[in-house]
Amino acid sequence: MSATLKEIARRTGKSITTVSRALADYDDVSAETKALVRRVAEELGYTPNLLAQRLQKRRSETIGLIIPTFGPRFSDPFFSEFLAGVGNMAAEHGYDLLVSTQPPGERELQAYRQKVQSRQVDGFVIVRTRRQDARIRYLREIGFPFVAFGRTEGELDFPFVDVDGIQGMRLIGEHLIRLGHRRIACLAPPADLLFAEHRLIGLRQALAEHGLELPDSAIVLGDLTQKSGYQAAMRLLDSPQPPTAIVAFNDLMALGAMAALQERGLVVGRDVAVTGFDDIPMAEHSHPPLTTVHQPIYQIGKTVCEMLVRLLRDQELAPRQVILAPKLMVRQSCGASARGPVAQERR
Amino acid sequence: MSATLKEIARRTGKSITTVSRALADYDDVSAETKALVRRVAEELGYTPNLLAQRLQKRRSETIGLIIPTFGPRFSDPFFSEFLAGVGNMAAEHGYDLLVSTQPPGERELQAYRQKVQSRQVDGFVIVRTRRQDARIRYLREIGFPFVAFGRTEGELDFPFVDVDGIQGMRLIGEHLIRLGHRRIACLAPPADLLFAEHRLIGLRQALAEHGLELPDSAIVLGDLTQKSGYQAAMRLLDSPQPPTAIVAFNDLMALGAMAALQERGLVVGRDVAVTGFDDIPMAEHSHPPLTTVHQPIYQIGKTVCEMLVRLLRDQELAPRQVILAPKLMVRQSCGASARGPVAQERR
DNA sequence: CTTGACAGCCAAAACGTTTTGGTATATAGT
DNA sequence: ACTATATACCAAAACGTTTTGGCTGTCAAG
Repeated sequence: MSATLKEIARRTGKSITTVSRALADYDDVSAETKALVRRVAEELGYTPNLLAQRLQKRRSETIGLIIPTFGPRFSDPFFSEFLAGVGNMAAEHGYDLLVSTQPPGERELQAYRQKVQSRQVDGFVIVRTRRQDARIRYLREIGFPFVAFGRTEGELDFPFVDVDGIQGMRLIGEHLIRLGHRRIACLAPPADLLFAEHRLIGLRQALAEHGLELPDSAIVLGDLTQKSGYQAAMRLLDSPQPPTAIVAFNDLMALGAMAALQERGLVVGRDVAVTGFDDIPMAEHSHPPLTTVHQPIYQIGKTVCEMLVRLLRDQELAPRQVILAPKLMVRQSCGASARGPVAQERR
Repeated sequence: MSATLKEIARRTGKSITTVSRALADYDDVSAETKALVRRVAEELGYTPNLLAQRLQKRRSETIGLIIPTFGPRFSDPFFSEFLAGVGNMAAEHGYDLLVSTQPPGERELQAYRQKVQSRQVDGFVIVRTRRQDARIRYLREIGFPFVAFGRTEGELDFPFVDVDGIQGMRLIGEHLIRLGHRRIACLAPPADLLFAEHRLIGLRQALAEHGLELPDSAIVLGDLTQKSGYQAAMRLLDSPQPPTAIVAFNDLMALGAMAALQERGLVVGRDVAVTGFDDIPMAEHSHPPLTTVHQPIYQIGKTVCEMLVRLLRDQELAPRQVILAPKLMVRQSCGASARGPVAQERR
């Protein structure tokens, strides 16, 4: 199909070596030869065969991203935004992005192993870290490059970017307490996700500082989907003493919870406060707009990818670990509208 | 790092050829040799170097997917689900999925060209087709394999999967008319997306059959995001004769429109009906639940990918073109609740 | 015996690059 | 006139596979 170095060599009467070096702008090739080679390459529409190039360089110039999905019907605006960040930055540096999906488990780890051993990727971006993270343990063990979005328990000597979930949840907790809430419940994902743990700690801290507790009955499990938020909120409403505030650990569940409340004829923000976490674009345009904690997901994707690229290029990586300060986005779902500067908030 | 054929050859005392053929189960290798080779390969943890394999086979075993994004902050549950479908099916057949993002335009086409010429991918999945689609024109011209989700104007001789948007919108239109609506407005994306055109035609047909029209003033442009749905709905509400029904061309805009209505103190379904298109998971758990047209996005992703794999393997592709019948999902946002069997619908 | 078929093996070429370690010629320095 | 240096070029090896087109030895058939 497309031209090769050999063909250009034939047409210019030079050797393959010279052609290769001319195109790579080595300075042991004369200016005229370079010009000639480039012209012919241009004419033939030459593009290097990446497979050959990569084989020779023993680098795949590819970054791997294996998205941990739960069900098959996987739909999370969080990921598409993160993916865009990673993808754009990868492209900017000439890296490919190899994406696949696998639910957490043994097969997931197999997928990592397979990609490592077949030299399909040069490094990984790890997302949604778990407390005990087999992926990270494996990659660390064999010394394979990766950058994580999130932390794990234990040795934290690997490069990562994370948002301070403890602090983020403290902001939420304090805000709700200041608004007068005392019966606060939360919608949390399974505790093997470390961010869930952090957010729970943050919420507990905020409550404790005001002499409040979070009983087990006020923690309802969900799987981060809107649907599970909906169902969990329903269960909360059916309890003997329903909460006055529902703290969801992500926006999707918060949106589901709001729908549940509204279906019961309750007014979100007035009857029950609801908060989220992530600040997906939808949060701003829900009804009522969702009070949440902002995570710059697109930016995080870019940063994680950039760090990985530096790692792959043996460049200095400073800082190796980034913890971003969260930002509270007060909107109406928490009821601040009743007394706060709502008009401005809403823009 | 990991073992090569050469190393196995050295250890078994066989030639590289024999080792290669033993592992590939050729029948000009004796059973004992095969066993020996396999044992040693196992011991060394041999995994073929995919780059070398692909170079030799002149196939990348990789499927390309370039997602057309508008803004940088790209967040669409539609795509994450589609992606999961394509990705899972690709993995099942041993193909890699190479993902990148590019806003429509010249650079986007460059990206396609680059991936074709550098032999980075064997075929493409094209998504969100446009009326005049430069991507499709290019790939067809050079005879490069691809399967599209969606159609284009003109020659329809390429393989695709699509949902019948005309029919889908007719269902919506008829449903609304049956509910008594006469002043119907719609929220449409720019008309260069062919599906927008189809849906518009469908809506017009439904209206025309009841002697109604869709004046230009009743068509408001959006960019498929929740935000633009919100803004467009606001504009509609400010018009002299606001519509009684808003037909959004996708769910995200519909959700934005609902938020706008609610912010104005209107009750969705009672004061104004709202409908969407896509049936993303969120549609079922919004408040009120969104009446929309179901597209089996995950399944479509799988199908498109499977068709492409068959194409790449020179297998029979029947049918080459799939048009799926849409399914109306009646929920409450259209106001059916006021008179319909709502309790069952909601499960 | 020869011939032919067959089983089992392998050297070498190929895929398209980059890199290594040269050589040949011209120019400058002494 | 001889060395040293710079300039311009290139053959061959290498990356790790697969495939092609053999070769050798054994055994059965003629």
